[in-house]
Amino acid sequence: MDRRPTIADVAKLAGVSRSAVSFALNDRPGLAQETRRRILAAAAELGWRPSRPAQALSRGKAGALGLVLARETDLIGADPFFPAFIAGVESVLSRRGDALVLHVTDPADEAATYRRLAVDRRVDGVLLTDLRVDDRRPALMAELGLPAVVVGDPEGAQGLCAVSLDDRPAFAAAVRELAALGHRRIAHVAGPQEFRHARRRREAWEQAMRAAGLEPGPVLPGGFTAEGGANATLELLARGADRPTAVIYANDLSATAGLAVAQRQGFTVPGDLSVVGYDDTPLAAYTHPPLASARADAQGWGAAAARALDEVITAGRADHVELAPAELRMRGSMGPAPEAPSGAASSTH
Amino acid sequence: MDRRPTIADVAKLAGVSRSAVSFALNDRPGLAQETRRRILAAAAELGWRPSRPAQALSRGKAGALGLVLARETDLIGADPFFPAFIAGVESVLSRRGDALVLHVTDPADEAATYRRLAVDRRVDGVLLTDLRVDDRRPALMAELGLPAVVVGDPEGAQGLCAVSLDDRPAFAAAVRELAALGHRRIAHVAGPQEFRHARRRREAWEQAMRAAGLEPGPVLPGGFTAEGGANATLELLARGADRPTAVIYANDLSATAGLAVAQRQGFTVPGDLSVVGYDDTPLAAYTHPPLASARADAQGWGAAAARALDEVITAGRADHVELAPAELRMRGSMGPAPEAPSGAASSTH
DNA sequence: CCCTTCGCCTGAACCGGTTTAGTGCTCGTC
DNA sequence: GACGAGCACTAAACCGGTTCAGGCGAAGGG
Repeated sequence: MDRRPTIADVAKLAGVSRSAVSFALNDRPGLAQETRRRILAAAAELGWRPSRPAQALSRGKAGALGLVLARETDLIGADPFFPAFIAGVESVLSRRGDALVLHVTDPADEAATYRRLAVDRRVDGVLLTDLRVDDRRPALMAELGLPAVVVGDPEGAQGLCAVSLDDRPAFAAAVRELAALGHRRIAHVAGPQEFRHARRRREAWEQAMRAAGLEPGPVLPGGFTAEGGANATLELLARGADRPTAVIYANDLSATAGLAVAQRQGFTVPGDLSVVGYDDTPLAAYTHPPLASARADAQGWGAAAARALDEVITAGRADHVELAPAELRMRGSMGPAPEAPSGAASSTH
Repeated sequence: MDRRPTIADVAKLAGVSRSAVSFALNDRPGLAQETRRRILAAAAELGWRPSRPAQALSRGKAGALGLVLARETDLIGADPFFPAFIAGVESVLSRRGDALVLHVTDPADEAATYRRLAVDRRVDGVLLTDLRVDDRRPALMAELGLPAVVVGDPEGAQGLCAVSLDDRPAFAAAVRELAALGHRRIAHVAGPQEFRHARRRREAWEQAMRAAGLEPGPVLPGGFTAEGGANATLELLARGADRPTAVIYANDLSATAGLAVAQRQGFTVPGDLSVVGYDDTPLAAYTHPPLASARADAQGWGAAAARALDEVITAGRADHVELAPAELRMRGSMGPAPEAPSGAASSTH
């Protein structure tokens, strides 16, 4: 036999009907123990496993989840979140033999990609990440009748199930700690404000500043990129006596770049400037000085999102899930505020 | 009609048989222009697109490619290669409406994952990345009859089609440039030597050293990780007068960590030590000093790999593809060799 | 002893496409 | 005006599973 074995081959070998094989496979009642054993033995002997396309067709379920990444390639590449998140999703799916269908698209083609995913029936549901302010995807999912789960805070979920992980406590803690270290001018280099998480981080910083009795200092866009972080930092440091003594960045990529550019300008970290990031990339503990950052359990997030989406698919709905918040990791890039802000640092270089 | 439209609905609306619709969809000859137009109009009106599971079943093709990542989560997360590579794969697949099925697994489950992918008929072929020395996957693919393409050099491909991008010229160039800058002791912090690409990079460094008339200096394992890079660097710097004046790292992650730890030890870069990485991560241009590195077109690599795999699937075989080699980007972390190697640097800190 | 009940299994329809054999029609040709 | 060719299209089988309505025989009840 050169072709792959089918359910008919197994049935013939076990001396039963195709339906019996199907029953045994999906362990449904109505088969004698002995028969069931014989069928499974026959299946094992032939190395047979059901064809997923055939199963998908007859069950009306694709047995796959979809994930669409609509970021710029460079942004994804530098973000440790997705690989870990995907690994978490996988850990849940692979147990059931389901699969993850990944699409990387230009932001402009995002809606079309979701549409196709739905119309093609290639996936049973999708995970929505990087939710934007006024994101059209929840409405699109409703229109398409495509089960979906929002990976992020429930506020933007528009009725969809949300699986969230609060990043605000980490930002609040960073502000608190910096304030305790004597910092009064703590700037924020924010992510693109069209993203809800970027905006939420900015708000967390702002609230924590007020709570600490401080005037929220300057906010500059960092775009989640190295270039953005560097440029924002340059601008902040050029403010002379008014310059901040600490900067909280929206992510590690911009923070690391900011750290480097500050040093290039002759400032010491944390002597002249304290720096805090977010993501706790593998590199964070190994920069010079080590970068304070916040760690979120991306893998657990992925697993929880997959489970929630599964429930939405089978049960039609699921409750919001709130995971343990991100935790600040204090490292060498945070230090006491300088006594009196030295103007522009002497150009040691 | 609440259920999704099927080919039968389109046929009825257009007043033709289901086969006619199929013919029109796959634009095959044997339909009058007018009929074809009417059918396509009906399909558009109903918003119908063929169900991929049904197509997969009847065509005997899944319409999807598989990619298995068997790295440690942390390693993947820090590597800018995969997101870009995947984006490239996608750019080819999405044109045809095909999909990418991604599996992230523990290295221990790797073989089982490929087996399942093949037996489940969920994909038509797979991309093999991170080839190891004596990798069993090419043999496994042959056993499973699963079309595959090796993303890497042809030597380890064992008869499979290989799509490769030479990283050696970049390493050779780095050695040449450093030698021209007066460096004589150029160390290498290598990736895990079970990986063919890591080994190839080490060999490229070694050959270039000999070609430059230099004795290949010490090689230390860096594991492609930040921690490994930092540890290796510490060890190299502890060698007193014998310490290297330049280090070429197998990737940017270990290089960046090495750069940081050298500075923490009081060495200046590139004054006391020149540093070169590989990958040209988004951060490389924004470290302090900017990290010399090599850029490979990961996206183009993904696209080429996808095309090659496609050819293997349809034609049974494909020729090796050789892409433009990686290019060294010289940056501030490379500088002239120190006059006389200063012993241990004064601990400036 | 006959009739239900129940446990175990089968046959056939079905999922939504593709594909092949074949039908009916027109046209050109000798 | 019969015949073969060619065009436009259809009917039905097929892909490989799942599912549901029975069928059959043995056990249990009256």
